[in-house]
Amino acid sequence: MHLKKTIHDLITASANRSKEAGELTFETIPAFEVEATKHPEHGDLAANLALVLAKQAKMPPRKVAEVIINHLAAPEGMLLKMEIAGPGFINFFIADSYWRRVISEIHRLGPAYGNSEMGAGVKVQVEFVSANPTGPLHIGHGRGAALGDALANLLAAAGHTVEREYYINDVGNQILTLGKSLYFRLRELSGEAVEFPADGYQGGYMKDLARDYLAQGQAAPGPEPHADDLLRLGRYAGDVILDEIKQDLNDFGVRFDHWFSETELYRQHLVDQSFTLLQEQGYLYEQDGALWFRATEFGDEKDRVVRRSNGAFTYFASDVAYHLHKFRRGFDRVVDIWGADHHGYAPRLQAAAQALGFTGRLQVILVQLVSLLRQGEPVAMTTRGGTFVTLREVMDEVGKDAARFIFLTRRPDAQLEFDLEVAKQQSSDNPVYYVQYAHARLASVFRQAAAQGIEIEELDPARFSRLILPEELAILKMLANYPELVEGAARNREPHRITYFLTELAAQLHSYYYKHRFISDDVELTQARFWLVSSVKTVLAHGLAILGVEAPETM
RNA sequence: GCGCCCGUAGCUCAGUCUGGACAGAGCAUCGGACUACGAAUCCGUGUGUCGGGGGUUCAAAUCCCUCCGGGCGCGCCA
Repeated sequence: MHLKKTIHDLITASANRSKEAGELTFETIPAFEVEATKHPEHGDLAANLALVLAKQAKMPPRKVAEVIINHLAAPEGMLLKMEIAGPGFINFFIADSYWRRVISEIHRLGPAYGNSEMGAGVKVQVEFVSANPTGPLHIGHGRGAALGDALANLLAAAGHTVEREYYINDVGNQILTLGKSLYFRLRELSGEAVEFPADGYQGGYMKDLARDYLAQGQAAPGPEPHADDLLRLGRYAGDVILDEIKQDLNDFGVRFDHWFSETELYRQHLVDQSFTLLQEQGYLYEQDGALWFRATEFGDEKDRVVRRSNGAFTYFASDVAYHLHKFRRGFDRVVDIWGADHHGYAPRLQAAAQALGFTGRLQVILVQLVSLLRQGEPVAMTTRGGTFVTLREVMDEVGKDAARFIFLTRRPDAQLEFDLEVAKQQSSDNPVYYVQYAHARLASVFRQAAAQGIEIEELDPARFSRLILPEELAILKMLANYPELVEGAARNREPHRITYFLTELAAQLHSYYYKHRFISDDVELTQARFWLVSSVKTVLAHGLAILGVEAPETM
């Protein structure tokens, strides 16, 4: 029912007819907008063509609008009226009966209403969380997880083929540091007064890990550990922590299609291959014993080292290879979701993607870290410092659905204040319950109807004309607009638009519910209202599914 | 110092990309509504130098410049 596009086409046709009739002069029709209006007195949709065409036509905007209206031929029964308003807007008032058709469409499509073919044939990868396995996921990772998962759902709803991926950074110093941290905790447990290294991971979880390690009957290394021992301990710790991360994400409702290990890049010699590709095009050079990538060729501030003078590859080298691999796997678009503290890293990766020939196909979304408060006091969150609130704790305290919903009520690039105490206290008037309650309430209505022996009869569009209340029309319009909203949210990679829509739809529903009874002696009206609110229930469930939040039948 | 993000109602935030007609919501405040399909709800109530200043435009919260606040980043670390 792409109403905006339909109106847009009608106006274009009208303008051309006006030109042929000699009532309007212009070379080509300029780009113009058909927008939903903010105020009911302006109708449902407004077009600004007359305003942008006035100069070319050498006529006042309102005069242009008049000509266009005179030549506009809308399908029978679609428009109630057109008006010229303000500086020269053309306002369109859509007929009520036209809005009512959305019920039939939702009934026909069921849970698929809201899906589209916009991204048909486009394969997208969303990579998110990708936290290093050196400690439990914290609340900031939770935000990235909620965003990435919802975005993946959203893109899928818009017709894309989507894969979710988690990149495991398991090569390099941090594994050694992790091993060292575990080692020192083990020594402590055996009663030695050792000084824990400043660069170690100080979180309490390392102590638990050490205890579990011993409980499994494994022996702690001696006072003079070999590097091999530390590496072995590091890998052990990394594996255990990664398992916990997987469990946390699973409980948070996030499922990844692939867990991609950095080690795999080296196993497949992808780093060498990406170097060769860059070398062939002259994008690599040696200086001071190190190998550099000409990132400045592609707009980055400075060139970047990919192989250090000691022979070790940089993290960046891995990422170049990783993204080469991503695109080789056939993804048309790759979306990376990172914490905003990595934003300085984006230009060099974009540069690499361009150098490898994948210009315009990588998108980096930066999600601002959550500034966490507890009773108004900021809580420091560093993995090494060890004071942080884990995603697990947040899930336990405020619930999975509430946490996800809160994360998804903000734009990714806006900083988010999350006060645990407030979030807990507000649990009864948290917006997520407002939306879920609307869904559960409708389920309850149908249970009530069934209890009264009232059946939901076959859809009969003739009865829709009974839906005449302002509340009913407001709801119909929202429902009709939903597919377009999903497409817009997907195109802009903004799941939070769904969150806001759902809150508004729930508000409309609650208000409608409170003012008017759905079940009455009037059979036709009752049935018409059933179909309407059943449509609302379908759309609420669809939107909540995108957010990864439950749509409960009871609460 | 340079770069990126943010600055909208008492608080938390939509709206900015794709400029439009008097700038929105939730919370908080205050006052109402359950013998009726679920009161986790509804109805009413006040709220603004859209950080400041310039510019572009018929039209600027939105685009451009500049300044001021806050956050983050500027390694042959990850």
